[in-house]
Amino acid sequence: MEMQGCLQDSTLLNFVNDDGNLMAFPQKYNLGPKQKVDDDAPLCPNTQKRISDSFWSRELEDGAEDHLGSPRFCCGSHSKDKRRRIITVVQRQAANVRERKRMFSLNEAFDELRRKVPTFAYEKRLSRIETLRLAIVYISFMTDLLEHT
DNA sequence: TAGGCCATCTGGTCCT
DNA sequence: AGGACCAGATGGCCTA
Repeated sequence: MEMQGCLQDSTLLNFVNDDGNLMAFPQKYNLGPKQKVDDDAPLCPNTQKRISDSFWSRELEDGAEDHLGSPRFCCGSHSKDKRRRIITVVQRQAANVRERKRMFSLNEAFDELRRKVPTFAYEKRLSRIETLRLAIVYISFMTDLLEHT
């Protein structure tokens, strides 16, 4: 793969500096604004939940609060034998919040991994896939180093 | 402007 | 039943 080869050719060769120490990962690659939970998103005045242009949110904005506590089918036709899971607007919003938290913790883990993987200070922030691939190469490199010393 | 990356929403599936 | 996890869809932002 091209990315793999690129990493091996350039970045991997510079994992270790002249002193034999790992290069420090630049601090500028901390979480950017987009990686944090968007606290600027509008809140529903009644539930204080974030709203966006989604099916459920549109219902909220249209004043359909009577659905908040009442179970319903998620979408479209439910005439099929396989019943969809019944979910309320409140449950859907709670699931969205949990998912945001889950993705936030996932990104925290990626950020921690970015700090562990050495790279050039002037390189732009590693993407998630780049971080994973570089970590794989880095681990292989360190493993070889241990086995041959 | 196209493509890459990411945040978020959403529904399905699995697990407790 | 409900939460965790996952993958697809969508839209915004940024860069070449």
